[in-house]
Amino acid sequence: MLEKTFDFTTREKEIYDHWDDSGAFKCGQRPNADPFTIILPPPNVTGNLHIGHALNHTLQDVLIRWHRMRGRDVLWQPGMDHAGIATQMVVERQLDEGNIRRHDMGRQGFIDRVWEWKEESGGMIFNQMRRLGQSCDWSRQKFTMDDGFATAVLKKFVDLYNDGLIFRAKRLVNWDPHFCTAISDLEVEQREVNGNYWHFKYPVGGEEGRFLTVATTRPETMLGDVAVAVHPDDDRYKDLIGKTLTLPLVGRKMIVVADEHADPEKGSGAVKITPAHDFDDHQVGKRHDLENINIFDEHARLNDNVPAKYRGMDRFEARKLIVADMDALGLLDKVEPTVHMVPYGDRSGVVIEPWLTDQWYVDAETLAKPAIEAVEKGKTKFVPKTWEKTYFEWMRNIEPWCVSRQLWWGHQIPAWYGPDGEIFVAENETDAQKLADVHYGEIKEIVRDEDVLDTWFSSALWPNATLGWPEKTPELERYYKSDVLVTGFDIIFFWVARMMMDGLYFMDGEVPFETVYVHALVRDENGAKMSKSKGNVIDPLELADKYGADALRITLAAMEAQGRDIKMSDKRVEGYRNFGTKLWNAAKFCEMNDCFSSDRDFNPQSANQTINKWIIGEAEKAAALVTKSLEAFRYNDAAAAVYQFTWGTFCDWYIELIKPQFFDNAEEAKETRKTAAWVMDMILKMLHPFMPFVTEELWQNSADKRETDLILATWPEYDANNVDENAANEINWLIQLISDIRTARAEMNVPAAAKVNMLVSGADDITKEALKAQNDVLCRLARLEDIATLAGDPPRGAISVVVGEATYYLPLSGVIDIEAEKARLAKSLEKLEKEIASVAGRLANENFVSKAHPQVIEDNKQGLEEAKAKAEKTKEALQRLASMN
RNA sequence: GGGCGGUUAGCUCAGUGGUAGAGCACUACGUUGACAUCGUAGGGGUCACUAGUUCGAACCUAGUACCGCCCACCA
Repeated sequence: MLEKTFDFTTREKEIYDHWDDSGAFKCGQRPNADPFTIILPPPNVTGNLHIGHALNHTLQDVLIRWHRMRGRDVLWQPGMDHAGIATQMVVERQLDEGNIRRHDMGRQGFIDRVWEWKEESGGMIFNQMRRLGQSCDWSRQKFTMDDGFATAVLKKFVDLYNDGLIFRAKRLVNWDPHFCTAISDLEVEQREVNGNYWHFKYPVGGEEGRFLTVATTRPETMLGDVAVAVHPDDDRYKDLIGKTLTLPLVGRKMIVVADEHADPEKGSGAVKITPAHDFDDHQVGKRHDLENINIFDEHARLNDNVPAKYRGMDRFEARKLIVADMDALGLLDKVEPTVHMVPYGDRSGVVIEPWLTDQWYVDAETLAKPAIEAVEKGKTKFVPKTWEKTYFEWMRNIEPWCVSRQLWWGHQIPAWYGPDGEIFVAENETDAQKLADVHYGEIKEIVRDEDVLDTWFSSALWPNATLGWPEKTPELERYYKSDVLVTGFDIIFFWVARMMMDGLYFMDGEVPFETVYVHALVRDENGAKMSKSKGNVIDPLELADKYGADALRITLAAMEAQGRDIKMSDKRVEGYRNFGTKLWNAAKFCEMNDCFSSDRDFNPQSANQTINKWIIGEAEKAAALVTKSLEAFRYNDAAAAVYQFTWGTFCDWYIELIKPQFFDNAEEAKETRKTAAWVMDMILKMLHPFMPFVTEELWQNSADKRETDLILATWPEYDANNVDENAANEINWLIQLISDIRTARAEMNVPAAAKVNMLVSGADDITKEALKAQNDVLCRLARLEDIATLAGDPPRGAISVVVGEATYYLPLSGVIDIEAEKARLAKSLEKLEKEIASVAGRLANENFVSKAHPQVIEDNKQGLEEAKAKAEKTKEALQRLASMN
């Protein structure tokens, strides 16, 4: 016996464990089947499941479960990312609490500590994923710091280096003074900030009292100024070009250079040049062979290259002091408030400093070329397609990628330096030493680069390294490339683009995935981005606790329409929880009426009754729609199709229509029991990818024995032989008639409990047959006492309903309000006449008739005829009422 | 500055050329032996605006307004 409701709190876990124990998630069990692969975007080892994960994972699991049921050899490859900065941050914070400093532990000690942390607290997210029913192949779980991964990363670095695609260079980088590491362009976040233009006056050499005014948003960088640039065509300053200026506070002599970088329209038209601390100025400096004067240390405090007074100061403290000092000298022309963009580190949240350092770079431009071409040629497709533009835009303007990080947690760069700084890159120290020996002709000590690689350098290998690359494993052979990558747009650049580059470079030009499905971002119910600081974070696990994982899953899928963000709210989940309850109750109905023990080998084509033929056909159509929608990644359509069929068709109509058979325990109920059981199975199957738990539970409980669990059951592929259009026509007519009678009754305030007689007039033979066949259900659902053919005039005080060619009279024992009935019919007539006028007008339009699709014209003609007939009948009914006065 | 997306019922959103839809909310009524986490019925929309293309436009084109996101080295 099914309980009153599904006890998801205890059953979800049991069902999940059952699947897991049975090995249902494991790949490789169908060696003759086509593989279907999805690689899970590896969550950070520090990660906790947020609603974005819940969406991302659910969309993948829907595809995975669906293809598993379609018979594919499914691999959903899970794993975690070591997340360099994020993880180092977490562990350092823990150490802080114990008053331990990272540097006191030493590098190896710290790394050991991180591994310890990983073993204890890492990967909590996987347990959370299990709770939501995600069916990854956990036996193949990977980590980007695994030994195998390390091998892959080393090979990648060495190969790219040897091919000239990785190089070391001294350049301006985005320096994070909090973490004391370089970061890539992508990790810099431009924020709008209220600031000032400080206008400084620089004295012109040899011309007492003459000044050149420059404006800056960063006064502290003036200590590193080496020049002022003016536009070569700017008449105001032409005579100053080549002249000398004195840098106040420092006393350095600087020159005025002509450079098109200076915009005459902006500020004073003269711009100070700080080549060591500004990306633009650096270019200007290169053009004019200017000195780079670095004024900051790694914490962005002023260093010894500035006057003693400022040394050791924080950059923002120095800013205040410098402004004050300039003001005191009378060299502060004015201060002008402005709003401008300031670069911040996305992890640290501190202002990024352009800083001149030696770093490792990947020649992304070269790697991007084939990756662009692959998408242009359609070898990889983005869905929705519009994201291809975003991808192209970035890839075509890509800059060298800084991949070295001054951190401890990560893959250490496999580069060694000789005593003179000569670089030796190899997969291990022995090989590097050999290179050095050859180079020097004698044995000299080499020292390994201290830095580690950007986390994305390794995660870019996720599609192939998880399968064993660079080894030529059978898994790599079988499951690479993957079929679909499901991801949010926020990591197209970070991750998708880089996997494309690596796949094409290292996998013989084979793309890592055929399709990239880019899904929505989940926002709160007001459309705001969720963040911890705003406190508007919706916890998916809380929702799962409250409404069940199934409800959360189908909500997310149903809200995933292409091309828009999702605004999440409890209300939506509640609605789908109700849907689960509805399904449960439908199953209970089946159980109570002995459908559960029915013959499961039922052949739907053996059904004789119209009602059964109809529901079988409708189930086929629904399944076809789900399949079609999923093939197009239209999750919302797929969820809506199964929801609508289950609730709106099966529950609202079919169950109601078959009740009389069951209650009378008629002979025909035998077939109907089998049909109901068959349709329930269809529902469970097509709903399973969305609501795996409750469907599996019902699957197990709705038959004496099942050959397989639902998770491995066969997906219903469309079978046209199961669709009977005649049956559909008859039941559609029946539904129309019942609905119209109900509406008329409600509008005429006929008490719901009142059973009335019905007299039929003008019915053709087909309708007469149908009326006879559907007599019982019609009476039941429309609350009719008896149905008879009208002989003679309709009785006084009857409501009339027109459906098709026939008119149906409901005589009420003299209590109807004739005026109200007249008004009701008049309203209906008015609507019909409006429609007739519109359609007739269209058909009278020569252009329409000559240019529209024949099918459209045919539909219009038919619609017109039907409307006319119905209007005629309605008019008759009205006249009859009028004559009664 | 460049690019992308949005504007449809009170709310959240589907709907990409053929008579405007769903869920929630709202109103009325609840007869029924799966279900009140429910049933039946109902009200509610110049599809942001303007101009085009078309026999026909929520949908295609151009523009306008407002909102959001991404990218960008401008002092």
